[in-house]
Amino acid sequence: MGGTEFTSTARERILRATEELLADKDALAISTRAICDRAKVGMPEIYRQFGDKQGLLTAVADIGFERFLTDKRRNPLTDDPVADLRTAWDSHVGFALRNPYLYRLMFTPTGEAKPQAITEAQAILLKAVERCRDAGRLRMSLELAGRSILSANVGVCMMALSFPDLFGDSETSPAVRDAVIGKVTGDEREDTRIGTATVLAQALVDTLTGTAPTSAGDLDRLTRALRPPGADSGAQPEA
Amino acid sequence: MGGTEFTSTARERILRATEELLADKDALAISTRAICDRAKVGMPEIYRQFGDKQGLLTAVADIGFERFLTDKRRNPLTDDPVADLRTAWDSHVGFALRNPYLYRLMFTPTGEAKPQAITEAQAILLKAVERCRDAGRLRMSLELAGRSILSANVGVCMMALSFPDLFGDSETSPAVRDAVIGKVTGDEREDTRIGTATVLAQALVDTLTGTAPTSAGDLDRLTRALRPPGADSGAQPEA
DNA sequence: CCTTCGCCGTTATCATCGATTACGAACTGT
DNA sequence: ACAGTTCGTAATCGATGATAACGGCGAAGG
Repeated sequence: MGGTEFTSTARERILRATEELLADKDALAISTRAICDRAKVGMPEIYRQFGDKQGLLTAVADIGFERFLTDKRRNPLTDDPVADLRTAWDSHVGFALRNPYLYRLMFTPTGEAKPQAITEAQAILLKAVERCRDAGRLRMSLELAGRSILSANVGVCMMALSFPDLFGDSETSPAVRDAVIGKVTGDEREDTRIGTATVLAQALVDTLTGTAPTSAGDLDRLTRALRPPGADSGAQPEA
Repeated sequence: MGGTEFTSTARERILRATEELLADKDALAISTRAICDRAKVGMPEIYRQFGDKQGLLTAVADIGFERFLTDKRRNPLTDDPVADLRTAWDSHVGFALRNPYLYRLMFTPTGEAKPQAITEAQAILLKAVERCRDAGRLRMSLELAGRSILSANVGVCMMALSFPDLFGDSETSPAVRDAVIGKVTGDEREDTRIGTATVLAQALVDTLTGTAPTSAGDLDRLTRALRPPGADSGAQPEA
């Protein structure tokens, strides 16, 4: 009798029935009678438990957020917080594609019914962003970073769900992901090149002024590291 | 029936009535009877003209896309295609905030009713992207760039509309905008810094090897230009 | 053991909505 | 003037969200 007995309470059955029906059709296309039929309850039970249909749907949306968050928590944390941010993005997209109608119910609430759990989702995301900040890889405030990432992430998912033939490809999501996360955390490759250039410049200045001479081998190595990644083949913008 | 005479035909009145009602409440919260009442037509007229309610809503969504595109066309084209891309983004956000319910009807279609005008919107966007490519400011394919920008743009708008208290701020949109457009077209500021560093390094190398000596003043100026933008004072918007 | 109260399920019912049919009036082309 | 089309009106149907009324069943209390 510890936590959950063999609970098949009416409330749970209604929620589960709604979730199952939500796997096939949109929330607004589900009738309360179909829910009651599948849940083996009478119609007034819905209104005794949730007030009205909106209450039921928001409850289902909140449960969806719980699944969403447990999915995200399953991702192991590595020592690269930026990479963790990317996997969190991909996990988000995967959830949306796997549960299209539930996702739309969660992120496009109708009327005044707004699920509370979205703040929790944002809190989880902010934790990941905070780890980036602690690693010195953040270029803006925590809140702005979190809002930017989540907005773009939802946008990619909504377009893929609403217009699968136009936006259902597998390129857009990584492109937007790398764009936003790169902007938020700073593009490592660019930073590396700039840092290398700065180091080289300082070394050369020091050598010139006679403060701290640098070997020709080190200078050559730094100069080589400064070249753009794809410099050997295709055309490149001149400096 | 080819041209539009002055007389307000029944179809026109229905469309206008729906648009007006759409200014106050969501599309699904509008009853066909309310539409007919306002349009001064009988109920069968809707079904004679549009087949069913979905057809009417799709027609309204298409009209919304027309307004959306004329809004965008109003933006004058400058000689900076990347800046035009940014103003197009802001125009998009402005339209969404001014017509929240119409915007949701346009970009989150219910069921199988998908407005086809979104391809026109994407075509307009692709034109702007194409101008960036012609200016040598594109880092990916046209289609991917267009999908990335539109997805992120819609995401920012949807979150601002669905959760105004959490995402209704005025910082997120420019942040995501600059992130995505910067990634698509190449961040000019970063390129400038890298270019400056490269020029500086080359100048120093030339000075060292005695090929082409550089004055100490030029070296100092280049070194100063290499520092990160937000190093001394707070971040400032680029001119 | 019986009573009473509260919880839960069942049935019936209401109001509204999307959608359709039937019918009549007005307009048009010949 | 007449026939055919178009369009407006009223009535209606099936489904849906939401409630009310009633009845049984178990738990608290005497």
